[in-house]
Amino acid sequence: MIDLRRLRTDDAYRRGIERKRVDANVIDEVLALDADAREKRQAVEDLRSQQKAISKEIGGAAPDQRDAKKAEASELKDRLKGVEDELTTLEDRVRAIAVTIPNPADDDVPDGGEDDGVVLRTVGETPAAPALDHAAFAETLGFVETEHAVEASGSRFASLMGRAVLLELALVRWVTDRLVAAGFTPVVPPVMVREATMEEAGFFPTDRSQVYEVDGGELFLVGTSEVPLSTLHRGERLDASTLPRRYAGISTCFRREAGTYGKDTTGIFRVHQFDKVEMFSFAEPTQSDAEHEQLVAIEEEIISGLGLPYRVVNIASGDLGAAAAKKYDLEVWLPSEGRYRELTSCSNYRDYSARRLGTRVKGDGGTELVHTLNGTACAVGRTLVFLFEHYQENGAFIVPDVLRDLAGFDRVDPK
RNA sequence: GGAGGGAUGACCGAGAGGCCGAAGGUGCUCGCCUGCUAAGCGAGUAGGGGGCUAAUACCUCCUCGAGGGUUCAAAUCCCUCUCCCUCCGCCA
Repeated sequence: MIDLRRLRTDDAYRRGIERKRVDANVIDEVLALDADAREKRQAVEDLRSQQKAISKEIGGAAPDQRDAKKAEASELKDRLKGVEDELTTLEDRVRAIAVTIPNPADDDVPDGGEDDGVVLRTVGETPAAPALDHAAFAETLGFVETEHAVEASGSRFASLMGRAVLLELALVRWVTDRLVAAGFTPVVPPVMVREATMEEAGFFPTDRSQVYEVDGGELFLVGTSEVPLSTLHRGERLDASTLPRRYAGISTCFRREAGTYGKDTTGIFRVHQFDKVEMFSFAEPTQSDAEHEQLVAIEEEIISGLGLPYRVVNIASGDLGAAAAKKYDLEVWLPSEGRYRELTSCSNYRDYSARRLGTRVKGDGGTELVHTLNGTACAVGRTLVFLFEHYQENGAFIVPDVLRDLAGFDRVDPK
């Protein structure tokens, strides 16, 4: 949720929102409604104040004066009721619009949409396409089963099989160990959450269409463990000296992938269900930029450690999503397609989700909302896709050095 | 699934229609005292929104798990929900 007060007083804040392609009329409308609501609130509070004052007098009043006072209080109450209803209506309208307004983009976020991200750096050599693409290669090694998974569950479902499962476990373990060393607390959180939690985490109402409902709409399957992790300090005031607080969520993720029909239909590049290790950080506002860089650095170490060539992209304002003020994508070279594809990303939400979560920092200058940040440490399925293309050798899969001890084998030959 | 009990400030815990944003204690902060430490003594100590401000101050509203209701007046009475505990059943 945005900061309405700042929206009306801070031009830069407003510009950051407009750069997310929000209609200026929507902003004007919400500001106008908010002005009305504040005025109405003043009227309500004045009346309520009077009404309370008289009510208090009744307790200590002489018996013969009570009825007169009661009548007076009753009359004020009736007047109050009408104005209160008007206020509630206004507040509901303000809120309905406000929750749809995205977090403003930072100044150093480039303008534009999907194709306008700015490449900040490119690391590693880009090899030619391998003999087999990831999907075909995985099949020859018995790593992925799609036929029966699709029959059982539908398109975009697959089973990971055999040694690929051991690779997944090795990957998760390797990444988690690195995060623990960097001060992250590992967490296996709930993957089903309530609607209110989705709202507080900033996913509803904007991304509702991407989320699965279960239990008759009572619960929702998370698309990322960021959702439950964000609630870890819901309603709390954190001492500034304890920040940043870093958590590594390990969970299965569920995404409907609405609107992606026909895209990435081979293999497990884009599926409805995958496992992921996610970084989540609560940071002091003045430190959140540094924390953002820190999270990207960790992502780069992981990708470099796996020997994958990548580039870092500063995502353009129109492609940021509602909650992010700034986002880096790490795109890895996918040889079979001859282009870079997104493997991980890393966002600074600033106070956008903290406002609804009620998570604050208590420091020398009083309390203020924390900043929250998140980043992908390892999206397992998609990481395997890249490994399958970069680690082919004469039909065999060569296990990356860093995973060998954890996997328990160095190579996998075709069946 | 059935039957009960409960949720109060950083924490423990009283309060059972008005004098309650809330006793008392612990903790914390400041001061006094004090070879040092401990103890003792005194004072202070909830959060959030809105208004006004350069910012304080100040005014005001809201908050006793959440949301509604009754009443002139609700921590206190009623309803719904969430969570915790005990007992029974069931499953592992």
